[in-house]
Amino acid sequence: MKLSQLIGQRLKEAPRDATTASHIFLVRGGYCRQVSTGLFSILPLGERVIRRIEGIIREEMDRIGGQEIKMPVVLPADLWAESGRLETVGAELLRFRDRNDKLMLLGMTHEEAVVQIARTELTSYKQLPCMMYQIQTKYRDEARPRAGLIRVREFTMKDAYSFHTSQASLEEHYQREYEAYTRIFRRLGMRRCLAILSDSGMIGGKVSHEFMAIADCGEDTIFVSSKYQANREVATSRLEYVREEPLPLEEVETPDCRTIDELAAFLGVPASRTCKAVFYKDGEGKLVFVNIRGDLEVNEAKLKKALRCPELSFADDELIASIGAVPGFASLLNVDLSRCRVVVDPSAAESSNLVVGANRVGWHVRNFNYGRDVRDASSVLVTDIATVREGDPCPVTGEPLQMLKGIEVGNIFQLGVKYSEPMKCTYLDADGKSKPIIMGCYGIGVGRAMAAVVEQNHDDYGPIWPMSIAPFQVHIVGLNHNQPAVREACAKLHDELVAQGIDVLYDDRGEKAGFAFADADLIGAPLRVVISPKTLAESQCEFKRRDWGKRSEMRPLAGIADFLVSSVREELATYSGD
RNA sequence: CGGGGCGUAGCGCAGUCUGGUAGCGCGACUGGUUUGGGACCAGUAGGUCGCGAGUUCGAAUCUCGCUGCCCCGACCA
Repeated sequence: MKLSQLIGQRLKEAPRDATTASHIFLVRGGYCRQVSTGLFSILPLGERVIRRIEGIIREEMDRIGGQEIKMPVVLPADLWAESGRLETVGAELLRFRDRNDKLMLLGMTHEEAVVQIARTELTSYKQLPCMMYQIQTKYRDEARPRAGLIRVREFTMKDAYSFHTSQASLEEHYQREYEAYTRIFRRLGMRRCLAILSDSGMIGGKVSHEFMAIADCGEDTIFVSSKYQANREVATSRLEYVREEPLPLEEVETPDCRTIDELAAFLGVPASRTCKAVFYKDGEGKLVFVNIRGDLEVNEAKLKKALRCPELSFADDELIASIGAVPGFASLLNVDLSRCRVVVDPSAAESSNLVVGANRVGWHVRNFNYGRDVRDASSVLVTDIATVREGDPCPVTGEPLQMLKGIEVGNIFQLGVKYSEPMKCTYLDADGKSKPIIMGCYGIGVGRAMAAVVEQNHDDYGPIWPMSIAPFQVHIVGLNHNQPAVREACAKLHDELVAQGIDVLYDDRGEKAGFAFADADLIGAPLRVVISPKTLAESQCEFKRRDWGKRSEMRPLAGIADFLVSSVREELATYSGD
């Protein structure tokens, strides 16, 4: 490919709106262009990378027995009504009507569609287990797309679905997917990609893992130690609670102490010796009274899960007062617990002699002990709803947890019968009985993976592509390209490499060195060769790797093609699936 | 959906407060001089100033409405 013919200009300046490295470089390098909020066109350079990524994904999916299919992007709404998701999924699902006024939608994931295939094609236990996958466009009407290709509304996704006769079979396949994903992200050149425990959210199911590419611009917060990694939504820690002999309750006047900080400062005790009361309103408008140790924060994802309540909002003062609690001075003492849902974090339930509110303006109470002081504990749910903090002890090893940011590039779920049961996706078992198929599902965001690779592999000048997914493997720059000797040497090298199956980009424009090099950096091919009258005078060329920075070395022109071919092949081999 | 910011040439911006002929840099095109980390000279093309009303002799600039885009939050497979 000649650079003079490549569609997609390099830009000297970053787009005003770009804030992350992948967004800046993918736009500046001419990989993609924004069309509208969360909608991008992919230009030839970007498409080359994406095809390579898809190729690796295909290899790994095929290797674990996947069969590639293609389902429609546009789906009839009544199919989604069968699973119940037509109602439960909100505005993220784009709905519209066709010419016959039939309600349609743009697929954001394809469990329903694949179940429709499965229930007609998979009828016997003899056909199971099996797995099918597709690499296809998804549309999600995101509330807030951001960071270039990291979060978009329309994107390419690999989604795979497996079908089983037993939980054991599902778990066995799940493990194979897990291993395939680990191979895929390694082969894509991700430096650090962790599989972490996650909340299964909208898709449903019990066990799920997210694959997180570690990057500062990541939207997810995760906690890791040597033997533990979890999303903040589900992460736990092994905090120490102060346990001592319960002392008698003692009212203490605390004027103007409405926050934990004010209270702790006024009484001269650490925030960890206080208890915080937080009030929410659940989906039915009922008050939710949460107690947690004063120095900790409520994790709303955990709370929603504990209450099995997808919608929580902060309660207003009137609702709080309705049980006899006083905002700013609230506690479990002297309130009507029968009229609200109560959740107590173990940090509050198991600590001794905490300072709590007196439910009386300007007063608190010392020496609260949950086990002793809450008489009607039957309606109280004691469960972990605390947000883990960096440095908190790991629940497995006890060492301090490290906090990292991650980009979710893939996820895997054990669905069970969440879809097959309501959609009547059954098979005939050996015993002649009809049973629901047990399912798993497995996704990878292709464009997001490309962006994540750039986040992890770039310098100040542009992407540093791993050989496995580079848009071009070798970049030839001809300086003083108007001189026939340079032109001929470049063309000869280009042709030799192409004949050997190497992807070569040939900068034939005759631009000045600085200009050509800046473009080469933005394109990011792993290997670069510069040929100029100077190097030709000594029968040499300049060779450099993209990850060498400014360093380069001179090499004899004779044999450079063989050297490049073997370099490319050796490096590709390190990204092989074996 | 809440808070903030921005829409002027392909890209990045000034001009708006204080109304008076549409500007700069980069990029593109032509010619010439150059050629190892984003060269130089001369010339050329390119803009309904986001859209619509209003005020005014006159609106990129003032007023009202709409709309698009970005950031933070909510939400999120």
